[in-house]
Amino acid sequence: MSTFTNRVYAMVCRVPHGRVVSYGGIAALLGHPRAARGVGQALHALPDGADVPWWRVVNRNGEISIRGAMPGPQLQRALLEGEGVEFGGNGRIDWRRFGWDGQWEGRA
DNA sequence: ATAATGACTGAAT
DNA sequence: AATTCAGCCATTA
Repeated sequence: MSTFTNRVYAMVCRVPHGRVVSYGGIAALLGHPRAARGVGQALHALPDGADVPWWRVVNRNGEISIRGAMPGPQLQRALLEGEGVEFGGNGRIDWRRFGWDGQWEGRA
């Protein structure tokens, strides 16, 4: 795996419990503000069993961005709800409430 | 090294 | 506000 991918994983691990972040957000925090897609690719290649909370990463719309047919989108949503993240009727997450800026990592 | 793909985003319609 | 088009990046063939 490349250094970039490794960095993505590290950043995703920094996302606080019960909070979500966009691909572009991760990319920006890594210093690659336009590598949102690269982040997506990195998470896509993420091996099962990895201690990386990939489910805390959603698209800019605050919605599950996974196109896969199966236990992808559904699983992610379940995991997020399990952490206290609420989904709107449209299936979107209130960014103002659960959006993570990349600062305070779980402490006010 | 070139071309194609994809868990993205922002601007335009 | 929702949908469509084009641009960007990293990875894989």
